Amino acid sequence: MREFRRSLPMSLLKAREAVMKNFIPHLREQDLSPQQWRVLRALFEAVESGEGEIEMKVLAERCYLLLPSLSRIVQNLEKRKLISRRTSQSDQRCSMISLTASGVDLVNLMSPQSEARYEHITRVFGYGKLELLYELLDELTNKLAEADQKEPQETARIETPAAAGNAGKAK
Amino acid sequence: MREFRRSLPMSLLKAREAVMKNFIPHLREQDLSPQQWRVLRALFEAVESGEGEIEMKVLAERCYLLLPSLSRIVQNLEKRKLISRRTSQSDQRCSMISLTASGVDLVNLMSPQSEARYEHITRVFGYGKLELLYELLDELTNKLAEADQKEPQETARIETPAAAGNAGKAK
DNA sequence: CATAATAAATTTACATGTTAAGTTATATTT
DNA sequence: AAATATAACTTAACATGTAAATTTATTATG
Repeated sequence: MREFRRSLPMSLLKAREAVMKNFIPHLREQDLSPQQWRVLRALFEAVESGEGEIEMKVLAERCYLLLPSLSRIVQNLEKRKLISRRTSQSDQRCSMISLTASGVDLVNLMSPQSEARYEHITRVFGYGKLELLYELLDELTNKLAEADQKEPQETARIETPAAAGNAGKAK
Repeated sequence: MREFRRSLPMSLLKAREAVMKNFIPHLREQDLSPQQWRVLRALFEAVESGEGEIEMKVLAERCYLLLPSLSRIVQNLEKRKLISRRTSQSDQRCSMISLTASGVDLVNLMSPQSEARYEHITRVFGYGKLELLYELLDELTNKLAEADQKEPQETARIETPAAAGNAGKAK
């Protein structure tokens, strides 16, 4: 079997943690989790672009969070007056979320450190490599999404009788 | 500010989920979480190498899990008789963990699908790119670990009084 | 040897990840 | 229009991530 160290999910996880490691303490000083920060940043962009309010479903997509997680996060941030919500008039199922003035201030307070972290990473790793890494990650994500959509049972199908051949290992 | 989409942690997270997506259902069929699977695989390698037992701390490092998480996972897997533990004689603080026969059987049952998933990824993404990605991830992780060790306050240092500015809010 | 400092795990408390089930509102179908 | 199916969330239940506090055992110090 392939070596345990050669685990792509683990390599991605380690890289991710290395990247976030020295920024997280700054978030904690403001009692923010990385996920809460993602929500605030997404809402901040909505302010800047003039979009203003965002519904839960869209916010979840932009922050790459599942709705149940976002639901709890929004409740928490609303209690802290960092965001506000109202029910959409056109569709009363929808909550429209937006950043409060306090929320805007907090994002503005944290942004310099966020940018500094990126500058640090760019300096240490190299601009070209960072761009290359982004490209590879996007391509991997997109190609797998495509392939898994076409062949959702890919890994299972290989073990199927019809696929025969079977690399002589399964049995 | 940098665009929200250009978030390295989110790109890494998306890639990771894309990679694991079609393997997780196979794990769920056996009531295994990805983390439980990591633990079983690490213990399986210990069986194969003749190492046999592993203490919690080492197991945590190899699985890239924190001890509190591992502690709960081990309790769960022990109840299911997939692993066993005993107290080390040389140091009674240490638990020595090992895979049971059932555990070995389960790893052998799941391994073909795990391998198939890797073959799929290699086919879809390309062998060369996959190797390149591994290299970049390792280099990023290592360089950041080095740099953060030398300059643990890097991102903060920039906002230090000496650096003035301070956005006038901290106090 | 007694005490203090460490080390290995566990426990606690709270936030998040994740699937399934439940609510309420809108859209479809008959 | 009434019944049914969807859609947008929310809640529930359980596993994990994480920092801080605890427990128990070993090591270092006085």
